[in-house]
Amino acid sequence: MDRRQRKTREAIFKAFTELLSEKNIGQITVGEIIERADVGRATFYAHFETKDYLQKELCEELFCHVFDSVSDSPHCHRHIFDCNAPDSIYLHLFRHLEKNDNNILDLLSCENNDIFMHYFKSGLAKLISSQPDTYENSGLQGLPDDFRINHIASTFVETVRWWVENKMQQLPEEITGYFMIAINAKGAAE
Amino acid sequence: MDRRQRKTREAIFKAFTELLSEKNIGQITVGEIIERADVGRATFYAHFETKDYLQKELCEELFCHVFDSVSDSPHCHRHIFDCNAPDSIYLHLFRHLEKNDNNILDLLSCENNDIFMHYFKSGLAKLISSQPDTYENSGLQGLPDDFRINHIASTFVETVRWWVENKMQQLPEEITGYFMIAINAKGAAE
DNA sequence: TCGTTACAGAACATGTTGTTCTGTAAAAAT
DNA sequence: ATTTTTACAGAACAACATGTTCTGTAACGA
Repeated sequence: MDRRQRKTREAIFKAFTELLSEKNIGQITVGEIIERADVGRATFYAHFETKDYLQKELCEELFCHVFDSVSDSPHCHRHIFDCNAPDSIYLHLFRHLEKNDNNILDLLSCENNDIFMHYFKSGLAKLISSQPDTYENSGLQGLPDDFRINHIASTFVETVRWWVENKMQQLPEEITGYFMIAINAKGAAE
Repeated sequence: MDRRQRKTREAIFKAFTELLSEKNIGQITVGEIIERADVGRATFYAHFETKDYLQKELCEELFCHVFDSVSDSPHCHRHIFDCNAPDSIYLHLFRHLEKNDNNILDLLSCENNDIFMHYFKSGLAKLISSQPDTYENSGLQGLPDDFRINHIASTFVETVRWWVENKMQQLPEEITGYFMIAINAKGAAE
């Protein structure tokens, strides 16, 4: 990819991310984005069809990176509900978030973060459902599979939201513990 | 309140609700609303400062009604986790939703329903936290109170979302059962 | 060096927002 | 029954946002 293209693209992403941490997405105008990115108007539209597509591509870039880093790790084959494993994928994800890789927290903590949470959640759901042995050890028998996957993903997202809103005062290990109790993972609470 | 005012207000609410069930809120313009409500432009702005305020007032009108109907019922003093009580407040809520009171489902099932879900969730959280004996019987010991309340409210909202997306094929009793298992209510799964 | 590509900047048509006017009819007060 | 008040429709309006189209320029790749 052309260096000029790359720089423009990154400048737009950066400006957009900054603005997102400051205000609601509906209040952000293309004019503001290009002003902060120091980019021409026509240039913006050469890269992104609309503001929504910009957001979409930003989400994909961000979350794909996070989830790939989990899937590619060797421990992804461990038992998903083994909360005692120090490298469970959930702990891994919480640690990623704590380090604020890619400034992802700026997006999740801003007021209008629902769409980002949606992307986060659907990526999570895919990850969870691809995991073997996902169900047996949870205390969630009797629920339809998709209900259970949705519930686990939602609970993770809500846990992240709570964590971020409370200024992340818990360690990744602690918050993983909360999550495990919430989804009623066997061996989590006793 | 003046009859004219009431009629105008209701016409706007109705038009807005219809449009919300058809498209994303960001794509709905004031022009469309007043056209469908058959109301003058200045009249709209005499009633609602902006589109966001319209949405806010719609939410309050809708959810306050639902939650009030729960709080005012005599069974609201029963034990919240007694899932054997056929009139648990959760079952009561699911039944309300099934009847589609106030066309609330049109809002919860449309694509951009996040803000409505937010209102729904915060109303729920208030209801849950006002409930005595909310915690003792759940399998969620070891969690901070606000985490637990948030988790229960989120799980309810996500259960509703799942139910609606799956065309509400389950009976209110069944979906209440799912919810009780998900929040690990004692006596729900065994 | 030369053709290609990405860019800035401006100008533009289009559509949306929120305000302000005029005249009219319904409601409330006398 | 009358006056006064209030809510309304309709139109016109300025301010702003969107997305497109032009020109000229500089960076890139062959």
